[in-house]
Amino acid sequence: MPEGHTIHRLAADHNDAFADREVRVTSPQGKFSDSAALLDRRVLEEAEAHGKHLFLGFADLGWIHIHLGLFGKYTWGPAGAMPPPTDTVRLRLANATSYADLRGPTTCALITDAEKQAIHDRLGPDPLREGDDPDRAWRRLSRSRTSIAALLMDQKVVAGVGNVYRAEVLFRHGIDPYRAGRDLTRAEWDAIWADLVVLMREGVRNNRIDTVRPEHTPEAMGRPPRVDDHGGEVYVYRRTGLPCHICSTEVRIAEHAARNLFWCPRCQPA
DNA sequence: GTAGGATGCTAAC
DNA sequence: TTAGCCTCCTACG
Repeated sequence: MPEGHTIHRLAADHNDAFADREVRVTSPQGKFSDSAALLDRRVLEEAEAHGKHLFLGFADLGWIHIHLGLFGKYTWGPAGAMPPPTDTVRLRLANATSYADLRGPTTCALITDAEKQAIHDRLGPDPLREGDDPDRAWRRLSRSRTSIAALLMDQKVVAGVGNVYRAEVLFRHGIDPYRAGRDLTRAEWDAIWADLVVLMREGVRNNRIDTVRPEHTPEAMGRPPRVDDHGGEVYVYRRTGLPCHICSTEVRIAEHAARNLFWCPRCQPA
């Protein structure tokens, strides 16, 4: 689930359901109990996202810093449908109308303003944050011998891009994932950034990742509709061995910097 | 029933 | 570069 669009959507959903009100804060699992006790029945002022980091602000008390990692997941619902707390729920927020359960996060910790600022400082620009500057990313990647595939996943370079957006945006721009960052042109980078802004905003809106252009949809191409179980329609992500939507070449997979990398060798030539 | 994998990241070597 | 962490779901017996 969790790339940047998921986290920004979670921030918006938290603002809708919980902001500016007192909230019950518990940790059925126990690992966040001390902080939960401190925050319980206080006002959750605002939720904010930067890349894959979620921050829940409690006035003078600080922020809950949440990172879902690979497995973290939220389940939501109306207060009336709140299930009994189970021992995998790290954090439960609840008020008269809604509840939100958090399971399996890499991070769920109460931090100070200064600690929050330090996290912002080490993250790169986020295509989903209004006013974030793609130049900062360009300055890093245009001097790097590292592959563009690895750079896009480096949260210090760009915040919020994960394995799906990485694979898909490189496909959409016909860029070989193994090209060094410094071999990209400024125009290529500007196009990638602009595309990430569009794709990820749509991801927030729909709460899933769709990257296939209208002219390549199954309907337009006369193919049977097929949605990957990650939830959206994509060109290459997890389509190993299947024909490329555009050129029918088999989509390839390789392990790259400990992550699965997917690409079409014909549409993204070296 | 169990193994393995997954949209992530970090500390330690 | 590798192991380790967190949980859930699927594939395979």
